[in-house]
Amino acid sequence: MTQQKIDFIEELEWRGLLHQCTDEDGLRKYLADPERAPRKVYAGFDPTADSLTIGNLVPIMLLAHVKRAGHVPVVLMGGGTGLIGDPSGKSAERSLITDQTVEANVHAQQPIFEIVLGCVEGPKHCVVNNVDWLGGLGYIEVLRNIGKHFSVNMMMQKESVKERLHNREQGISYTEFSYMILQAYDFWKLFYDDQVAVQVGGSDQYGNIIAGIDLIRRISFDLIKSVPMLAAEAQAAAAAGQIELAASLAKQAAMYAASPEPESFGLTAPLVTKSDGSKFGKTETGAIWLTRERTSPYAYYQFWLNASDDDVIKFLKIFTLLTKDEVDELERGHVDNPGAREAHKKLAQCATAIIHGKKEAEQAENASKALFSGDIVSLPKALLEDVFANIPSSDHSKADLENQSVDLVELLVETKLAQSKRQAREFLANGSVSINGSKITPETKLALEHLLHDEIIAIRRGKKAWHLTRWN
RNA sequence: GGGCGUGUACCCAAGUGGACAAAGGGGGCAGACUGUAAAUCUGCUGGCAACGCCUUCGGAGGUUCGAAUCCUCCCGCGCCCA
Repeated sequence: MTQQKIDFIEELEWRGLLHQCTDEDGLRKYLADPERAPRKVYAGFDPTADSLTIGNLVPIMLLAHVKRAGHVPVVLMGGGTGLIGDPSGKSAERSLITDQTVEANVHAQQPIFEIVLGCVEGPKHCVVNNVDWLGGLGYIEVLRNIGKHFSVNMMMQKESVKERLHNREQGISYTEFSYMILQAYDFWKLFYDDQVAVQVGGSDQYGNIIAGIDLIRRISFDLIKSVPMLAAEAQAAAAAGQIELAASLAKQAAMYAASPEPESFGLTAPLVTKSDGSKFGKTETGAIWLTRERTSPYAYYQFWLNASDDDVIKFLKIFTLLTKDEVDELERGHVDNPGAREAHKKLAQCATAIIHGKKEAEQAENASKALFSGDIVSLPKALLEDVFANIPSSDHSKADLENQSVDLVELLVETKLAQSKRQAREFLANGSVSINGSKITPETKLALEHLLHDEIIAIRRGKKAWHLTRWN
């Protein structure tokens, strides 16, 4: 079934994904022209790690909407810019990462785009890597052709730079200071070579995006301006009998004269915030990642399920592809009966499905149901294995169970459910620990009778921390 | 280069010779109540073989029966003067 194409800007608007736009009316017109569709829209991603976090998911969703609107999403991997480091939003100079690492990270991140954009209807997306053009750039060339268009005065006005300039503890290196030039050049390059005229990103990217738009305008203006001069030179060369030179100059003049209208657009999504003011995307265990090696589907599902009431509708709009009607209905249900947590469940389900697939999402859902009902005991072995597939586990000796020599305090530390023995004792005293879903006291001794399916004991600390032990 | 400050646990911050593993706040964790939410209340928040022991108040030495606290040197940071 082919879905109705959406209107890009309107879609972003109701989803709360539209923060800034350099020329909203212009962009509307640009995207609406059926003669010239599909248009190309890009977002850049810096390969600073071998995975992406849910912070990066926002621009990815922007690209997904680009695709749904019938345009071509272009993923720009920062294989070149990643070697430099974006100072935006960073309070300290970062140490450079090796080009091998950057390359490996680019490689590792790529599947994420395939997955998310792959499951959306619309024109096929494409992936480019800016090391392909930045890598071969010469220093003199950059200074003459690009650097000339940047005013240092303007660059120093940039918030992220200004902050670092006034901070004596953490200055900014020439390297990071120059980052903006490279990102601007990316936009110019994509605009000129591939007709990519729209860049989207997070609000922290607005300055860099503007710099790109500016550069496009300036270079285009220069090119057009140089046409009469080139033509005159060509004529002069022809008159002097320098046929080859004349031809080459004339060709250049023609090419410049035909260069595209320097019409380019930038659009940003707002920074995602949480109602309680804490940082979005972080939990006690760290950032939430988009690959299962770093954040299991279960943990990912749990993250969304645990969203605060005040955030859940907002997150549904941003991080799922549910329609406005569907979200509105969930919102009504949520207002009427927040205790049912229907909106939370849907959010967790859809958000997990986008990244890890429907099947994993279902598994995560089943696991969540089983774990939080506390009814582990009645689960058949296969389902139990399934439920715990994403949860840390460890192996132990059955003989210790037979003679009841297992020290719970030690076991809690061993399974990382407690950080120290002191803390483990505290948890036991507080009644925070349960075995197979039922609470235990500090006096409880682990014994053979606790084994499920003759080999498994599930330990839970608090509401959310589980560990599976196998005894052989 | 000179002067005056300042550096304490995850963060802020008290402590200026013994009662100091170090007040208070924030954050975090756990418990109760709930809905795996929020708010609220309670407990915990350096470690251990635990009425004791070990490690920790920027670093290295020193004075002392005893140092986060006093002295010397070094390092970091802030403000002022040059």
